[in-house]
This record gives sequence, C-alpha cells and structure tokens, in this order.
Amino acid sequence: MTAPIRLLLADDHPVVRAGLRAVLETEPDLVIVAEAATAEEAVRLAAEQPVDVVLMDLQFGAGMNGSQATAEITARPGAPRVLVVTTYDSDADTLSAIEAGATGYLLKDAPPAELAAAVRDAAAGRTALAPAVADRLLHRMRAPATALSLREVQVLELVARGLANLDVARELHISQATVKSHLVHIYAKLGVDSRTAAVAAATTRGLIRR
Amino acid sequence: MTAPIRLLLADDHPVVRAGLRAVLETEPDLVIVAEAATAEEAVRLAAEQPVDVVLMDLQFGAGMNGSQATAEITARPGAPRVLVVTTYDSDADTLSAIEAGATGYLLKDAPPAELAAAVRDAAAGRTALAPAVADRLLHRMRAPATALSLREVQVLELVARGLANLDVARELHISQATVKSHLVHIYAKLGVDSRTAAVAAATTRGLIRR
DNA sequence: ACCGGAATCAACCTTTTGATCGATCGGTCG
DNA sequence: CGACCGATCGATCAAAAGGTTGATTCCGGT
Repeated sequence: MTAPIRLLLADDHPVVRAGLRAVLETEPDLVIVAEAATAEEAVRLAAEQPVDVVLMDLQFGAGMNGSQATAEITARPGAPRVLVVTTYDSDADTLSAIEAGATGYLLKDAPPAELAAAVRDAAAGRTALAPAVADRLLHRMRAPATALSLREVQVLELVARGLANLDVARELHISQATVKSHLVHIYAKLGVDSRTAAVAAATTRGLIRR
Repeated sequence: MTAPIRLLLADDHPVVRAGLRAVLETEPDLVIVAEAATAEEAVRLAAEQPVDVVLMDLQFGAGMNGSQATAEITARPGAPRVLVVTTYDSDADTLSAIEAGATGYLLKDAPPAELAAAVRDAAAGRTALAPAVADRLLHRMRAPATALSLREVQVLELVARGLANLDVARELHISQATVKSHLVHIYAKLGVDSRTAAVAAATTRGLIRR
C-alpha cells in the first residue's frame, strides 16, 4: 500500500469542514492533515507542511478569496494540487479558479463518492471537473461569440454590484480607460449598449453570479 | 434526564448534511432521526415521524425551496420547530422564512457551539437568530424607508432590464423627468446613488423579480 | 518570425445620468 | 378641512458613462 493522500481543508464554514472531514475520513487512503478557516490561513498552512491536495472554497467571508489563495499556493515550487469545492458556479468563478492554477472544480452538491474520486484524480495530477462545469466549458468553446474573457467577466461582475467605472478600475488596479475599453468589448459581445443592459443580459445567460 | 431532541436535517448537499450530523451528534441531548435531500422529502419525513426540530436549508437545487417547505411543515398541528440554516442571507430570504413560520435563522458559518445552542432554543420554542440577521432586522425596523411604491418598482424593473430613462418613460407613458424623479426617490430609499447599484440592492433584497 | 487577440492606456467628444431646485394634481387620513 | 404622500412634469448644471481612434505590450499559435 502506498502512502495516504494528505489533505488540507480550506473553508470558512465549520459545518462544511466537518462534513468534508466526515465524508473523506472514511476513505482509508485519505488523511486530513489540517483545516483553514480563511484563505490566508490556507496559504500559510500549505507552505508549512507537506500537503498533497488542498480542498479550497472560493467564497470566504472576508479577506483573500479562494482564487487568490489558489494562485499563491500553486505559485510555489513543489506546490500541492488545489481542488476547488464551491457552492455556486459561474463562468467568473470557474475561469478565475482555473486561471489561478486549480487542478479541479467541484460543486458541493457532489455525492461523497465523486468527491473522493476527484481527490484521487487531483492527487495524481489529473483534472477533475464537475459534469455541470465541464458542460459549460465545452459550450463556451462552441459559442465563442458570447464568450467573455476572464478580465471582462471580472469587470462585469463589479459593474453588476453597482460600482462606477472608477471604482472598478481601483478594485482591479487598472485605469478607468481600460475599464471603459473592456465594457465596449462586453457590449459588443452581448449585443447591448449600456451597463445595466449588459448586466441583465449576462445574468439571464448565467455569465455572472448573483 | 429528559428525552433527547429529535432532529431532521434538510439540505441538498451531502457534505453539509454530514457536517451538521458530525457537529450535532457529539451533543448527547441531540439525535438525528432523518435526513432529506430535497424540500419535498423534508415535508414528507416531517409528517411521517415525530420530530422536534427541522434544520432547513433555503436553497435547494430544484423543486420546492426551503421557505415553501417551512410553510408546509409549520402549517400542520403539532408541527416541529423549523430552524433555517443557510449560507447567504438577504432580506428576501429572511423575511420569507420568518413569514413561513421559521423559529430561527442561522448562517452556516456559525460555530458548532452556537448551532447546538440554537437547536435547543428552537426546541424550547425560543427564537434563535444569528447576530448578523438580528442586526439587519433591527436596522430595517429603524429605517422603514425600504418600501418602494408600486410605480417605483415598475420603473426599477424596467431599469433592471437595461432600459435607458427615455425608454422607461415611453414604456410607462410618462416623461423622462418623471422617471428621473422616481429614480431619485428609489436611490434615497435604497441608500445608493446609481442605477446599477439600485438594481443590485433591490435584487439582493428581493424587491424586484429577475 | 509573424500574426491576432487580449489587456493595457490616453485623448477627445457626445449622450446619458444624477443632483437640485420647484411645481401641480389627485387621493387619504386624522 | 388641512396635511401629507405619490405621481407627475420642467429646468438647469455637473458628473458619469459611452463612442471613437489610436497605440503599446504580451502571449500563444501558424
């Protein structure tokens, strides 16, 4: 028998951490070596000890989000694999997580068996995508007209939260001119001509999370 | 020693059910008698057997939502208490759950001890509200201005569809000045200062339909 | 090595929106 | 009845957003 797969759980909900622990601890080849309640803590713990797979939530109450933490974790040499386990999925979440170096993307409504299988896939370096996520990614490939780039989705999500262009610029550390430029491209791709119309179109198409 | 409190867990996420079970089973006075993966199943199970407290999620993937299930469960004589345990909270969620007869409203990021305490409160018929939820409810009481008039809602729904002021005016057969006037009032009531922010605020509070 | 797309920024101009006045006209309610 | 509120409209000015053009950098694919 080979060495067990060492896991780090990163989720701000104690209940979810307990659930993941309960589900995964019944697998003899998996061992949970640490838990993190914040993204920052996850980054720190992943650096302090040998870990094979990090189960990473995307939404944390405050501070760094899961994508940022994923990017920091995967940036280091000999980094563990990061398997994103989140509740809701949108193009924005999926793309930024994959962009950040996630090995897999699961939804929390996955059955336990699927979860354990995905962990093993991730540990072996194989990509593990939830069916719903894989479907959407393929669908995007086939219809590249409506496919917003990662940056464009990020801009649009902030716009949907009601931020003005200058606020979006500050949030993303770019200039206001760039935000306007992105918006022009977004309008063209969605076939609209105002920010609120873009938000409405993107919402009905499921491009952004509400 | 008195009889243990009998619990029914209703959540569509296996991981969350396992987490709640793990957290609550360590309490000697609590016993989980059933689990439901859908709202419909929760209603059925709550009718079939004696249960003291139902831990109810609000978001289910498909079918009935948690509020509807709560209403059905509490409508029966000798009904169990329903304790809502959800991830995100918005005014719309909170109000409809309380409206439906929920005894308490907790967030999933609550620490285990708080969860167990809330279950005991609910079993005894005491209202158990998460501090964040209680704060918001009190805040609403002090600021009853959140009630939009019928006309204001009509304007806001068209704005949310991406229409410009002039388009809204034509749609409602009023002048652009009137639309702007309504919007000023809407912004004041929602505490925002732009149309997209108003749409975002109204959406999260459930004031407009998407 | 070259090309195209994504992302970045700047400057200019037009349109839309928002802020702030004020005003009229029904209803409702104590 | 008088006070109040919702709905309606107008005018003006400043701010924000949108449209256009052009340019640079970087990266992946041919």
